[in-house]
Amino acid sequence: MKRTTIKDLAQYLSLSTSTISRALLNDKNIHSDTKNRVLEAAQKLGYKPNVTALNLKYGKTKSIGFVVPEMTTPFSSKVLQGVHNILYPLGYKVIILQSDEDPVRERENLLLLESFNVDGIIINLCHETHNQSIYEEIIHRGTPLVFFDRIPQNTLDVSKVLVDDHIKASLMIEHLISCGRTKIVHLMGPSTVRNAIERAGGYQRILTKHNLYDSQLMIKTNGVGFEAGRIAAKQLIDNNVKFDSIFAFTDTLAIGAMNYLQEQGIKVPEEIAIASFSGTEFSVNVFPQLTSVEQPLTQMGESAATLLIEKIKDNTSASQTIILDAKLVYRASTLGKEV
Amino acid sequence: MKRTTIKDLAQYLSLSTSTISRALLNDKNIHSDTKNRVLEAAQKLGYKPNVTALNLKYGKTKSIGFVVPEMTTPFSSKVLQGVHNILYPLGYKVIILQSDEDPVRERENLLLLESFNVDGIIINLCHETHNQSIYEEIIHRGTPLVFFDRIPQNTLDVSKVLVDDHIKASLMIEHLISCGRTKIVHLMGPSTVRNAIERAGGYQRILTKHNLYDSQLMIKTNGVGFEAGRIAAKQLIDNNVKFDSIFAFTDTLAIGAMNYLQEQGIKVPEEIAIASFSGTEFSVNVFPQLTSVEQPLTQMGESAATLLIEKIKDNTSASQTIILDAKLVYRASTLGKEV
DNA sequence: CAATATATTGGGAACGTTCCCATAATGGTT
DNA sequence: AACCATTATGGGAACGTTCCCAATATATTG
Repeated sequence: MKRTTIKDLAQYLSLSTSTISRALLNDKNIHSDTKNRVLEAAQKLGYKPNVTALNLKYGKTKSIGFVVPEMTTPFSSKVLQGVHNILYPLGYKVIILQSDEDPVRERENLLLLESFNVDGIIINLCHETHNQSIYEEIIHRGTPLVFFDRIPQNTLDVSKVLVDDHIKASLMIEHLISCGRTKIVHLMGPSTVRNAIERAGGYQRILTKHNLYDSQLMIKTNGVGFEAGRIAAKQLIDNNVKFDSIFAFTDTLAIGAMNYLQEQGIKVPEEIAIASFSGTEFSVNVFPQLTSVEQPLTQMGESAATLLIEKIKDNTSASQTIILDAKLVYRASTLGKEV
Repeated sequence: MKRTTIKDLAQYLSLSTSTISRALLNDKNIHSDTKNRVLEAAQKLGYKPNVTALNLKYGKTKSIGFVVPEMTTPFSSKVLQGVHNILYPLGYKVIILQSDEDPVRERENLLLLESFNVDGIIINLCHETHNQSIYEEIIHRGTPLVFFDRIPQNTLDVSKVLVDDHIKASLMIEHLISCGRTKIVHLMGPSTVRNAIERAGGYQRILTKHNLYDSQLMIKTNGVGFEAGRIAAKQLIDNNVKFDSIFAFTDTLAIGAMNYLQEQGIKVPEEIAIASFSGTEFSVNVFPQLTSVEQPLTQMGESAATLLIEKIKDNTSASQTIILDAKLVYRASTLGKEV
């Protein structure tokens, strides 16, 4: 049961550990016969290097943390996929922690990762300002931090990857207007994160431009999941608010609202059109399919991982911001049957 | 930037590393004054134990692997939540790998985890027989393996946690029949996994009992995701098969099929009733809400983690099988509006 | 043939910790 | 006063590697 070590090989072959090490590392200062003998014995005894020992030696853990508000919708999963694409080939382990949209848990998660000695952290924050000081401390203590999607205030010098929320939200509102909608509700994301503000800003700007803005239609939801969308829709109906379309911060919000409306016998999109930000397979796996801003989530993860690797290699390297392009895709939830 | 070590503390306080270690570990053989001085200095210099060194010392990595067919639906996420609940408080890290329903990738993932030196592995397999020999090898080399949901053949002596698939599938078919359905389609899971066989067995048994079984209605899908469900539904329609209800292996299959049917203008449940296995929030976040076998997924993760910890503590401990109870919940997709 | 270059190997420190063993100092007992 | 038990501390090996620095053996050069 005990693992074979270099020492075992050394004893088995009557060689020193140095020589074994050289053979295994393809060092040039070794006789090819010896090398072959060693490799053969390693094979035979099932030698596998002890990564823990190497980690100690090199002062790295070859692991990184991935902190997200939630892991139960495909959003984070798709980003994670991208992170894996980059990091697994490099031998990194990824440790995932969920904050449940709670800054206190986020803080605990970060500290836990620090205690795990991770080489770096990729994070989608859940509250822009609350943990600002922790981010700074962690970076100061030497663990690089890379943000994606929801990014912190500009005062923090970190690498980050995001999409142009303001523009894409604006374009989506233009689309709804071009579909003849005039009473557009916005189910807003948490006002403590920057891209919620950005998207709401785009919404407000375009509606104001068209002289259609009505502050009553800007809804602060209580979360970003299905349930929050459902509740928001219910309140709109219960309060007898007149509206003909919804633009939601996330696909989950949109779907929650859409399901509630349909349960009330309201036709989508005939009576209410629905659009949102997405990038997950949710947008095409609901009825009707959802018009959405398709964010390149996997690519987002790949970019974040690449930026993190740069920082891990050289902690003093300049921070970068990558802005990815997102595509608007028009589907049945705004266009109706003709699609 | 360099981390404070015990040696630094020793030098700072003119004490030996042994004494520092004792102070930090609350050893009884130490003067309380000394202990306080050490703790104070540790605080001041920001000492944090180096887990890598400890791992090397104790021959453990305090990390476990979590291998699942996919991570983009909430199924695995919910199980993972349970795993986290048990393992994080114990200081374990969880490393997640996705097999994409591909036994070859599953194999690679397992070997990768072994090279990471994980203390144990929790796995939901994607092909019952293909990797059998690898499971055996890994266990033989000393890494405990715990299975959940999809479990391997009985010849393998491992701990596992599952639900009673046959019974619950049977009950669900009884429900559909009691709703007046007689032409019940089964969207079957991959025939290479045992619980797909079990659920199909329950389906077949009850229908045969009621003299309603029609082999034409047993559909082998090409996967378990939304898309596979959609394709299966399309084929049924295209082939002009007559049916009045669907019982699906997973909620994703059911939802994919349901969406396609609705896009074709078919009413659910009036024309086609739909039911499936679930346990995720999908069942209540679609329109109409889905009648389903609600598997206790978080609990499944907790049980699997608990079993794994037992094996990690004592690799010779007896393997256990935990069968969890799943509840049938009847919703609009079979009952209709009256709910 | 001596001198030097080259090839191959071994010894042992280092990474940060724990823990066994020795040592020193103190206090109490006869 | 001599002894032993107790308390507090230090020294150093060990976990599995790598890699620097010898040490040896062989080959090459003038």
